[in-house]
Amino acid sequence: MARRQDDQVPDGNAADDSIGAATRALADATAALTRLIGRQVQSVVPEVSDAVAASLREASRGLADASENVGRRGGSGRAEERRAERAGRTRTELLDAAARAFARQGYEGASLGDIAADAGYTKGAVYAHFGSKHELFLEVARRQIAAATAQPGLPPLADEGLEPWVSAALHTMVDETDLLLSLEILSFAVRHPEARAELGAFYEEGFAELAGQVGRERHPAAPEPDEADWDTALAVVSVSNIALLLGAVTGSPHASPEAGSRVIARLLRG
Amino acid sequence: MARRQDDQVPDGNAADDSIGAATRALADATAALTRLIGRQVQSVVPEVSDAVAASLREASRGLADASENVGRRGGSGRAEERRAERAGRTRTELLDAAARAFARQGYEGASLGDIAADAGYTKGAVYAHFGSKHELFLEVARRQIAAATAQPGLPPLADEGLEPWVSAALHTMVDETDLLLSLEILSFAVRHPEARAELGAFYEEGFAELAGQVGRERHPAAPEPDEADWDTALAVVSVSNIALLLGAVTGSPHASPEAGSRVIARLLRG
DNA sequence: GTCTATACCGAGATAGAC
DNA sequence: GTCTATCTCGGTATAGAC
Repeated sequence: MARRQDDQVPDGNAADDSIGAATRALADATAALTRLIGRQVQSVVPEVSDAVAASLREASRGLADASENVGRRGGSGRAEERRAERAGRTRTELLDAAARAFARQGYEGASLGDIAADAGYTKGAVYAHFGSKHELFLEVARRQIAAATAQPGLPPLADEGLEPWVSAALHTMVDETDLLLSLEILSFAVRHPEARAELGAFYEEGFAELAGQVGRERHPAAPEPDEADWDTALAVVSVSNIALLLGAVTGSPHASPEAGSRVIARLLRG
Repeated sequence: MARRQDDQVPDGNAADDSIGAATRALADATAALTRLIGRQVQSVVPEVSDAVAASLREASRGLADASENVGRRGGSGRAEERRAERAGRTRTELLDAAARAFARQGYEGASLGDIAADAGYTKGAVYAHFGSKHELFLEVARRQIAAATAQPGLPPLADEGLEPWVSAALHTMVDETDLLLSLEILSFAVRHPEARAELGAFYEEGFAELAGQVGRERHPAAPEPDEADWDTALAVVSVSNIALLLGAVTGSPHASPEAGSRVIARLLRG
């Protein structure tokens, strides 16, 4: 990494930040390119793409180091912050890549090497952050369920009527990859009894949350969800997870997010 | 393996049949035992269980040969029939084992060796009947979708009111393994574009069949399914596939076949 | 049509340099 | 914390005996 000296503007906070930003940008670009390369070119001309990926990775690391050095000069507290931030960044990059891979190829079909490369790293980085493939998947699953519970679809808006509710539900159904991941997590939980307890608790939380929202939506006076509300919640979850995928496979216009939204709206009305 | 001579009663049809029956019974027992052994004992004392399985397999083959010899004496036409019958039998045994394995371990997780052993054969038999793992899975998928379309759940009874309908729907939801397989097939279809067209057509057929039944159920006068009927069918499929699994994972009584049946009944009523 | 043996490869995981 | 190198194992698929 030539130019490292040039980048070390002495103690300038603005320059410091801009180096950090550039580092992150380059890291992102590297990851994105590695992704593209890995998917489309590698099978044709592996040597070339590997070389490109490697040199890009090197450049990215170089900049990161420079950034860290600058940070360290500003005080050890800030340096630790940076390091922690970087570590967390790597972690989430790996988790993002893992989520994509598990969704698109399934738990057994996804390889740690591909996941790492997709994020712009190698297997070593994976094992530095997660103990095993199993653990990595569980972490992905936790994040996914938590996100699904907190995000639109099972949304924290209970008192604004039917339409926004349904449209929010529709939004959970737009991403094919997310749905594949959800199914993979559900299957994983069924297949691995030792993981069932933990993941089941997560699911139950989200499910109860949803049932509660349905209850508040349908009879605001008595907010406790009754049996019909629980049944409705079950249907909402089921349709949300299946509708789009069935549509993608059949090509039928009758299996679509819109169709899913309509049934859900009907259940909330009835 | 001894006594083969004694079993060859000359040209007696009754004896002939009984040998055939015994052969099939032994083959079944062999398969069942191999299954048990493979799952529970093999990890502990592999040599012993392997020996037992091998000798049983040998005995089974011996009886099968004897049965074939008897058949051949009765005329070459009948012998071919037997052979074809046996080949078909092996095929379905392999398909059954494959369905179990794909359901319990996923497409990538299931190994052809395990599948073959589970059916009481070795990998060679698999490749004699199916060209590849991919092909084997597609065959399993075709059978499964066809069965789901023809069987209770999407049943051929349209005019007998709501309750038998729903109870029939409940029956599709009782087998955890079947549901895992269904999800695996759906995911497979989404992930493998080249298989999507064929499997999608199968799915669409079943989906249309179900929508038609809903249409006839709700307005017998005008049997064509309207939009609401298609929506209902979508919900039925979704809930059927998700409810039990979600229940198995969460342990919640609110995600159960009964709950699923209730929502479905509500949709058919409303 | 089935089995045994084997080629071949890619996976998960570990060790050690930096 | 990350990378490279390596170990070890198990997978799919094939070849050839019977």
